Amino acid sequence: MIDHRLIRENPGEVEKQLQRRDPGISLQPYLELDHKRRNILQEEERLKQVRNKVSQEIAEAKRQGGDAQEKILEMQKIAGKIKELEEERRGVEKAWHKFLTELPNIPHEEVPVGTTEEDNKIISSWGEIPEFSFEPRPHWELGENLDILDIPRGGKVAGSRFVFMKGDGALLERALINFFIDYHTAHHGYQEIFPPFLANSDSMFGTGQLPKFAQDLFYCPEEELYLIPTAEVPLTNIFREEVLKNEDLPIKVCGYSACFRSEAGAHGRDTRGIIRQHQFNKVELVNFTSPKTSWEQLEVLVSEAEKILQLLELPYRKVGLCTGDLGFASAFTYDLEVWVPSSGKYREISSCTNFTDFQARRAQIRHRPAPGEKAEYAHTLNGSGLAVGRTVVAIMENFQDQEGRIHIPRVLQDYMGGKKVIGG
RNA sequence: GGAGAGAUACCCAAGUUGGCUGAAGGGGCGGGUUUGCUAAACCUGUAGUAGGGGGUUACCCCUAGCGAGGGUUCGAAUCCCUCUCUCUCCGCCA
Repeated sequence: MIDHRLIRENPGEVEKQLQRRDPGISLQPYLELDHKRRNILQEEERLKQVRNKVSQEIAEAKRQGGDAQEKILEMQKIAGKIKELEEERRGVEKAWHKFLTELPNIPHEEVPVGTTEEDNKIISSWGEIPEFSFEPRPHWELGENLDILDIPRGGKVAGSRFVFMKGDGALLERALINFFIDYHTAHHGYQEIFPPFLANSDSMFGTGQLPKFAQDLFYCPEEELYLIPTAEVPLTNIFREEVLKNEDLPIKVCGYSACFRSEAGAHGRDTRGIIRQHQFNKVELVNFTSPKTSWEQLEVLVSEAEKILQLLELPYRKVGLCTGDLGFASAFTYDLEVWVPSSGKYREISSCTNFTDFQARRAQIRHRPAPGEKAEYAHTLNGSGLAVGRTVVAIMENFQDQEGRIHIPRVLQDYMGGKKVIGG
């Protein structure tokens, strides 16, 4: 959420920045609502001041055994007027708040203007794209032949975009989760968290999924709980409505979760294989920093995710998202894209974002810069470290051999009971 | 799921015949006095916040706020309704 005072003081500049995302954004309706809201508020508060004063006078008169009937009658009128103003203000405020909560974050000045992923800026590449001396197979074929992926039965039991992983496939999935968490806790200073996989609407609002993106979430109406689309939601909301101790910053937490996404609007995209599922596994990294250090911390964060890809020996590239591809809450996002032979291109496997104070303001996550000073909003960042299902895809396809076997990266072999090859 | 108890400031905790209580009293923390230092004693300060207005940008004023949201009333921590959470007992259960 953008600071509403920033908008009031600098509407032209804020609008200009937001129009880099979408030229159609106009703050005019918002400014009108804000103006209206303040007018009503001022009159309402003036009347409340009168009410408070006269109520005291009534109390005093009664205490002395006097009659206050006249004043009470007068106050009945004032009370009615206050009620009317309150009602009117509530209506205006609702629209005002809705507008404010549906405005995206202001993109960082270095985010390139663009409309699609074609406009993203390629920053660096790592590793060699594999040259196969044979016709490489897509992961769904490899998985079926090796009996480690069962997509048809996923469809039977749950529906399309669900999968069973079997045998060494299931083991690989589990090995990756353990490797990711072990590495981030041992080498990058993260505290491991195992979060709830369902979250309430306050939490979903805090990280920015609600109110605007409800259609992307799975929801349990009876309990009023949402299935989390990423561990970012519970991990960030750990400190919702709290003031963090400055000496504890940066706070770095990482956690595994299953992620649930309805993929509304993705019909027909990535229908083969397991690139795009309703349920997938991910290890998420979340940082809480002071506003002064969040941009340095983003560089650290993305390097932590890159390190995992390097250890797995997977070829990838780092891109800076353009304004059109930038998430709603993001001020700046690096995507890490891994080479996927069956797609013939790099595919997103990690997204590392600085949300500045956008989520912190929604979730009321603050820190006190120094003792006695006013608490201010912290900055939140997160990054995938990494998406597990897509890592499985990348390993299967990049490390396949002519016989359709999968060679396990060295760092994972201990996690696979010493296994070096699947299908060997 | 059934029955009961509770939620007041950083913590503990009074306050429910509605009205100088925006909140007694402790503890903690900040400042001070006595003191060679520490301890102790004594004095003193201590809502944070959100919203709005003013401003000489030092600050000042107002409104809200006693778990949350509604309601009754001239006036609500106090009365009524709904919800959330915590604790105890029973039931069920990985």
